[in-house]
Amino acid sequence: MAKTGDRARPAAEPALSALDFALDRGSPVPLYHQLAQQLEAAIQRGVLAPGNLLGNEVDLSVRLGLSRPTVRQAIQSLVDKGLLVRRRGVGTQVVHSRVRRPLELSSLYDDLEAAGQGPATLVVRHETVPASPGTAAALGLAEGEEVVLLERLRSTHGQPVALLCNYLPPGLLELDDDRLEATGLYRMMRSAGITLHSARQTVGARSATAQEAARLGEREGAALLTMERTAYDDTGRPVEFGTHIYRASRYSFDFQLLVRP
Amino acid sequence: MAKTGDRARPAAEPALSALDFALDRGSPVPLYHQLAQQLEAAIQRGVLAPGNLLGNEVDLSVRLGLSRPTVRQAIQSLVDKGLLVRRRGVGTQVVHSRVRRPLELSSLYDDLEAAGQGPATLVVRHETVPASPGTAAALGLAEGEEVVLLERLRSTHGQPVALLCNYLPPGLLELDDDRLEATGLYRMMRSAGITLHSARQTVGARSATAQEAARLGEREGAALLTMERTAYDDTGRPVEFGTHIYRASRYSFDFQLLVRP
DNA sequence: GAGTGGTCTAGACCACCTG
DNA sequence: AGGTGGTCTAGACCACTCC
Repeated sequence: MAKTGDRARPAAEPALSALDFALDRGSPVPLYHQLAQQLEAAIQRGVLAPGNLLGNEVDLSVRLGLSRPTVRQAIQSLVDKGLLVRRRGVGTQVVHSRVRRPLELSSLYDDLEAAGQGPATLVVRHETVPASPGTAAALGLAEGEEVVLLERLRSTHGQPVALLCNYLPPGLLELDDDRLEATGLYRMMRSAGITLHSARQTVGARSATAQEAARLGEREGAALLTMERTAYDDTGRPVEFGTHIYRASRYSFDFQLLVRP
Repeated sequence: MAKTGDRARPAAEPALSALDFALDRGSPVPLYHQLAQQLEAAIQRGVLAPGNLLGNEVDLSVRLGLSRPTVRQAIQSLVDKGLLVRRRGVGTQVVHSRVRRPLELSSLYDDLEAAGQGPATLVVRHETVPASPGTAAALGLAEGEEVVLLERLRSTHGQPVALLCNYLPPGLLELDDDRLEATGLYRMMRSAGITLHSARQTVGARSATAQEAARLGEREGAALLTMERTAYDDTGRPVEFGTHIYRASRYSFDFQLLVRP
């Protein structure tokens, strides 16, 4: 009951009944996911405005013909995404968001492509070398063991942006230079059945050496953004170690953090 | 045998029965959280070694006298932390070694987390100024509206590390310089009842101006790491806009990413 | 006191992986 | 075929917030 009360309150009323959620029980897509998607769409479209209360979970589950845990699971996934906030004793409301994508294990290639910058990649080196101490430690190999070294120069609009140096465990992946230049390394890994799970990154800065400056089209001593990353697949096996440098004048890392209680 | 094979290994036996989980139903701490904590402790202590299967959820719930959803909730929280991996039809296993230390991604707090190393803060400026266009946009205010400007120099071991420049909405917070120097801005916000929810960050690099170099003890033109951040509370209201610069020779951002399916 | 989310139970069926 | 996690149900009681 109590949902017909049409009083104008400071925190706007649901108006959620206007939304018709279409749940398909025959679909392979889980019900909670269908609901989450449609809620998210409603938020993005502005049907659910920031600050709006969502209406209580019990009513919602009854109206949708779902159990409360299922509805909760849908809501929780949006809370995890930072779109909703729950307050005990109050309700669930849409966050005032300037939200952008939460930092993903970003491949530079994907970032640039998403920005519509038509990335171009040039494979500079691609050979097998003995692992340096640092590389061996990162990849969990013995020092001097062979690793695949991959060095690429990435540009947009004809201007170099980054120099990417990657080390991969031997035999991990079939690397074809042409495909590497047409797509990104992570994309190739994914299509080779390697599912990335996590990565440890260190982002810093330093001045360009003469050689780096020449390759990137900067002046010697120019500020460079550096990133070192070790990526792991879902078994915890290291699959990539990379040291990347970016022209600070043309690139920066942009991401959103969510604070988890 | 060498583990150069592509397969995830057949995986060791649980040995989980050796663990005695002590669950206190009288505690205000939720059961799933108690279980998660004890599982995590077992993993950190190495009782549950990387690659170990956890034993199936049904058995586990029976042995613990919990329902399966409760056990699942505990496991899920560790999966979210990246400590465990689930595979349908296979089981739940501990992620392999290296990935473990989450090094909490909350870059948000690392000003404070570093507190273990006795950081010192000096409030350089603390006054009310009209908002610049960029500041006004970030904080959702009108240009020229008054904001609190806070400039701090942070050092460790007697060496400057960062120059922190923050802008806060007027009247948000009572700022006492002594407390600001004794603790961090975020800690003061929290104790004032402001719960941080998310932040948007941009990390880049640039060369130090003469003035910046002098303040930070670097040479002019030295590489600096820059961060620009807008932080929001749980209603989506901007509560802080900051532009920070760090000595790249003494500071870098270090974090772990998890890939969410 | 009324309403909200937070937690928990005891089942059930299904999809997937491995042998 | 047997075991695993993935999903879902229909209830229950509690803790918290607000009026």
